[in-house]
Amino acid sequence: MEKVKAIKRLPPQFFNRDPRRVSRDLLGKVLVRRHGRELLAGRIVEVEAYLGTGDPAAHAAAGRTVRNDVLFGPPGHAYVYFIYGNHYCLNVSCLPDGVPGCVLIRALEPVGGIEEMAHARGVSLHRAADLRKLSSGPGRLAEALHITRERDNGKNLTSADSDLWIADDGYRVRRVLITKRVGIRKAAEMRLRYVIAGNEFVSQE
DNA sequence: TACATGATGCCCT
DNA sequence: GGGCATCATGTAG
Repeated sequence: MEKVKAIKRLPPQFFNRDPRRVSRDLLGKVLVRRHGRELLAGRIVEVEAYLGTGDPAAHAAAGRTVRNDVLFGPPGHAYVYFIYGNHYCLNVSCLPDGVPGCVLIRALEPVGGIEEMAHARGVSLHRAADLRKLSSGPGRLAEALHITRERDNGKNLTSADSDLWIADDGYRVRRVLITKRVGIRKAAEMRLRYVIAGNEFVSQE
């Protein structure tokens, strides 16, 4: 984990683009949470793009409200919402201030602070397969990194003093798979889900 | 003020 | 493979 301190935090302009481009480029990057003295980190292996216009499944589709305000704000900010009475999901806003759009982080491959993640998830790591339970799913990774709406919604992930950010450690993705999005009813046919092909930490096949 | 809904995960079978 | 917990939000009345 010493390496993580040296790797580069993604700048605002990285997110100031179409969510589809941002989605593709976020694969292989590292989501990092500073938890006290410890760093919790996971490589992004699965994301979904949600567009500002022409995408009925996006929270921004019904226009700007108190809840989705972050989506309409500047790029690189965390949009965290509570779903099904149980789970938080982390999105990152894209495009310039005033233009909605985001990327949903759906799955991580744990790379640092694994013991703490297991503790946060209430998972015991007796078998190698248990690693998948840490952060393979949007609700799971939020719990593993202590991400909540109260704590993180609206947070600028590109700010130097943020305790939550996304970094580039130079990892190269070999092959990207683009599929239909998961768990939605509206616009279910749109292919806006991006996964690292063959990675075992994606939330489903 | 009431109600339907959902970008999920867990615990059964 | 299916039921269900559980609640913030938006919309209707």
